[in-house]
Amino acid sequence: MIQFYPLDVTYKEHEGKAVIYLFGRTSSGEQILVLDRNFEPYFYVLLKQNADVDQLRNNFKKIKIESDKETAGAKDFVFVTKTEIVEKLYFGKKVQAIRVYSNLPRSVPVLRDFLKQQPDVSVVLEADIQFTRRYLIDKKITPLSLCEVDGEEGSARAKVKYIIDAKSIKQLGDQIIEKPRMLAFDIETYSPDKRIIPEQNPILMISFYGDFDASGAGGTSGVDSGSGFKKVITWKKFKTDFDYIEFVNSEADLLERFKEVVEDYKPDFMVGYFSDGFDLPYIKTRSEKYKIKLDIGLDHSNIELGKGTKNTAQITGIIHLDIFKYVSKILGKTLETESYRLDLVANELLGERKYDVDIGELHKVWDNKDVSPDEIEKFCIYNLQDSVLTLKLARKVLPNIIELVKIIGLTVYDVNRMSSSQIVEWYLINKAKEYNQLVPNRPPYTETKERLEQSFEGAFVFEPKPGLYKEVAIFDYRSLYPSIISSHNISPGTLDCSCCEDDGDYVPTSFLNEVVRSEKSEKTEKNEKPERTEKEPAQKKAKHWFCKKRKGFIPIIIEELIKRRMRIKEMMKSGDAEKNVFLDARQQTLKLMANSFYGYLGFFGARWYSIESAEAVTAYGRHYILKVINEAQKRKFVVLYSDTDSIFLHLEGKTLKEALDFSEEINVELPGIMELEFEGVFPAALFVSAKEGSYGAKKKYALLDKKGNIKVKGFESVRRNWSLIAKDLQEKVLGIVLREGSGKKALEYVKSAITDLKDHKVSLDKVQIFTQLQKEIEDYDSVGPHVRVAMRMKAKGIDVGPGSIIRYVITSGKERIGERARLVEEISQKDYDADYYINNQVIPAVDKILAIFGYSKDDFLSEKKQSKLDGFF
DNA sequence: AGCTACCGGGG
DNA sequence: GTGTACGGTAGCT
Repeated sequence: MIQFYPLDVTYKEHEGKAVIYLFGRTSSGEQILVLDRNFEPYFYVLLKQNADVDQLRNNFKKIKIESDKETAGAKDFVFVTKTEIVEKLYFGKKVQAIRVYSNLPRSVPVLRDFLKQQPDVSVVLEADIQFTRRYLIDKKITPLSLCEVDGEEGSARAKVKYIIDAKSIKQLGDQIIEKPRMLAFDIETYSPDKRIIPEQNPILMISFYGDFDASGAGGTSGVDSGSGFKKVITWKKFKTDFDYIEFVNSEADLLERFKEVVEDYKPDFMVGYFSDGFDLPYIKTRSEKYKIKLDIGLDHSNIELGKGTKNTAQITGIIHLDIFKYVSKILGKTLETESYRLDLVANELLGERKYDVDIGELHKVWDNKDVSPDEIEKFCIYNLQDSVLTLKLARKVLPNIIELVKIIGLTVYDVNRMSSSQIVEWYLINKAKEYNQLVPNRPPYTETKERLEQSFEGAFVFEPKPGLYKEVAIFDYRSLYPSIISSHNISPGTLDCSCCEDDGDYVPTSFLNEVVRSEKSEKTEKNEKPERTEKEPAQKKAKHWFCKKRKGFIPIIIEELIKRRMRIKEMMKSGDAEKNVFLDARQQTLKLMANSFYGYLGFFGARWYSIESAEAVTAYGRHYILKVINEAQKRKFVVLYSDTDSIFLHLEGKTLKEALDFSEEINVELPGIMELEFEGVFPAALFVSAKEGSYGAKKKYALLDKKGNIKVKGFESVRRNWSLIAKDLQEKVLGIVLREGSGKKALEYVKSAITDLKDHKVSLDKVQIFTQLQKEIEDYDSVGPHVRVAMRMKAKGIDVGPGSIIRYVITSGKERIGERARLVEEISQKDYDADYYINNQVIPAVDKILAIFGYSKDDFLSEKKQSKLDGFF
C-alpha cells in the first residue's frame, strides 16, 4: 500500500487495451507512476421505442470495423467488448440505456459514428467524454488529493522512483499535497522587429525561479542551495557579479541546460505567463531545429502542443500552469486592469512591476560586439524578474485553482485552461454520474448557429431622476439568479413538464406595473433579430412553467453550491486567519460557480442549454425587482434607482425602521431561498443625466457611505486616457457635492481650477494624456495626437511600437489637435493649450454633475458674469 | 449597417 | 486524444 497525490493523468495502449497512467508524488515526496489496467472505455446508446433490445445488443457485439491504423504491422480493429442494460435519467426522465464498452478509447468515436446511423438507435451519448476525465470522475479520484494504491511493482518507461501496477486505488479523503514543487520559467528571444518568428530568431536567455530549496533536487547541475532557486542561462558572455547567471556556448546548449534543470529540479508544476502560446511552443520549435530531444515528460515524451488554434502546451507528468490563461478566463472579470499584460496584472495583484528595461532594445544590445556588460545584465535581471512575478502570481491564484480542482475533480492542467461555462459543464458532468443522469451531447454545428441567433430580454434597470439625494437605503436580492434557479426549479428537465401544465404557475411574461418603464439591456437590443423566419413561427411569449413535483438536476446542484457556501461563510466567522485563506478561496469558487449557471443555460455551446430556462431566470428577476419597486411605491417610498437585483429608496419622510419593516414584508412572501438583503444606509447619493436634457443615466452614480468613503460607479473619470487635472477635478467635485451638499462650492472649485489652467499654474504632469499605441505607427489610417507624437519620437530615435504608452500634452496654436500634441520634454508649462483642457477635459468631467444644480457651461466659463449673477441673487 | 478578419498574451 | 478557444472590435463593403 502506497499513499500518493495524483498530479497528472494520461493513458497508453498496451496489447490492445488502454492503460491509465497516473503520475503523482508519494507522501514521502517521491515521484510515482500508478498504472491502472482496470478501466474500460464506454458510452451509452438510447434506442427508439419499439426496438428489440436483446437482438440489437447481440448485433452490437458482432461489429468489427477495420481501423485506419495498423498496430505493429497487424490489422487493427474497432469492436464492442460487452454491453449492459442500465436505468438512467435523461433530462429528468427515466430511460433504459445500453452501456456499450469498446476495446479502445479511440474506438469510441468510430463506434459512435457507426451506431448513430442505425435505424433503431435514437441517440448516442457520452461518447465525447475524454477517457482520462471519465476515469477520474468514475473512480472518484480527485487530483492533488491523498490516494492509496494497492498493487505490485510495475514496469513502464518513466522518470519516476516508483512504478506500481494497481490492483485497487482509492481516494482517502480531501487532504491535498502540501508543498508542491513549483518552478517558474521565462524566455527572452532575439526579436529585431515586432513580429515573432520562432523558426528564424533564437532564444537568447531563459530564467527559472522556484521556491523549493535544493535538498531533494539533486546536485548535478549545481542547483542553488538556500531558500530559493533562481537561474538565468544565456549564451552571450560578459562579466557579472550575479552568480545565478550561467553562461553556455550556444542556443543549443541553452536548450540542453533547460532540459537538465527541469530534470534536476523535478517540478510538480512548471509555471509560465502565456507559456501555452509563447514560451513552450518557442522552446519546442528551437529544439526541433537543433534536433534536440526535448523529452522532459515523465514518460520521456516531448512537449505536446494543442492542435489547431487551441494554443496549449502539455508536459506529461508535470503540471504546466499558464497563469495568463487563468487570469484572462476566470480572474480577469474581477480585476480593474484593461489588459492582461504581466506588468499590469502583477501590479494589480502583487503591487510589483516588471523590471524597467525596454525589451525592444535587447536585439540591438545582443548584436553589439563591444557590448557593455551591464547593458546585457539588465536584460538578465528583467528575465529573472518575469519568472519571479510569475511564481508569485502562481502562489496567489493556486488556492483558487486548487479549489476548482477539488470541486470539479479534473486535473490542475485542465482546470487552469477552462472558461466559466466549461467549469459549470464539467461540474455537471461529474454530478451527473452521482445523480445517475445521462450527459447531453454538445450541439452540432447547425444547432450552434441557430442558438447564436436567439436572444432574449435581460435585466431591468430603472432610469434615475438626476439629482443629489440624502439618506438613501439600499436593498438587494442575495444571489438573485442562483436563488431564482433554485426556488423556481429552473432546469432543462423540469421545463414545461406534462404534469404541472394546469397549475397555472407560469413564468411571468409581462411587467407588473407600467409606472416603471422597462428598458432592454443594450446587449439584448443589439442582438435582437425582430424578423422571424417560417421555421421559427411567431411563438410570441410562449407560456412556460417548471415542474413542481420533481426537483430538477440544475436546481439540485446549484442549491448544493449555495448551501456549501453558506456553511463555509459560517465557518469563517470562527476560523483563524490562516485557515480562512483557504475557506475564502473555497467560498469564492462556489460563488463563481453558482453565478455562472444562468449564463451557462443561455450559452450556445452548452450541453444543458435551455434558452427558455435562461429567459425564465431574467423574467423572474425582473418580476421580483419590480415587485419590490411596486410595493415600495405603494407604501409611498420614493424609489431612486434599481438595477437587476438592487433597489435604492429615498428615506426622506420615512424612517429606516419603516424601510426595514418593508423589506421584511417582502421577504415573508418570497419563495425558497430567495432573500432581499439590507445593504446599508448611505448619507448621500448622486445621479446624473446621460446627455444634456435627457433622463438619468443608467449604471452611473456616486454614493457616500457612513464612513465618509465615496463609491463611484460608471463615471468615466477612471479612464486612462484622461489627464490628471480632469480626473482629480471630477473626484474633488463629487466629494464636495456628496459630503457638503453644495453645488455652489463645487462650482467655485471648478472656476478656480479653470482660472489656474488659464494662468498656466497647472504643472505639465497634470495635463499629460496617456494613450497606448495599439499597432505599428505606419498602420494607422486616422492619425490621432498620440500617433503623431509617436512618429516624432521615432524620428528622434526613440523606439516606439505597439504597446508603447505615449504621453503628450496639447499645446496652443491654430493647427489641428494632432499637430499640437507635444512630448512633455519638448515644452514648458506656458505652452499647454488652456482652452483645450477646459473644453475637452475639465468640462466633460464635471458638467453633468453641476447640471444637477442648474449650472451650465456658461456659469463656469465666464467669471465676471457669474459673479454679477451671484451678487444679483 | 452588417459582415469578416484578426487580435489578445508573448519578444 | 471518447475535444478543437472566444469574445471583441477595427475595417471593409
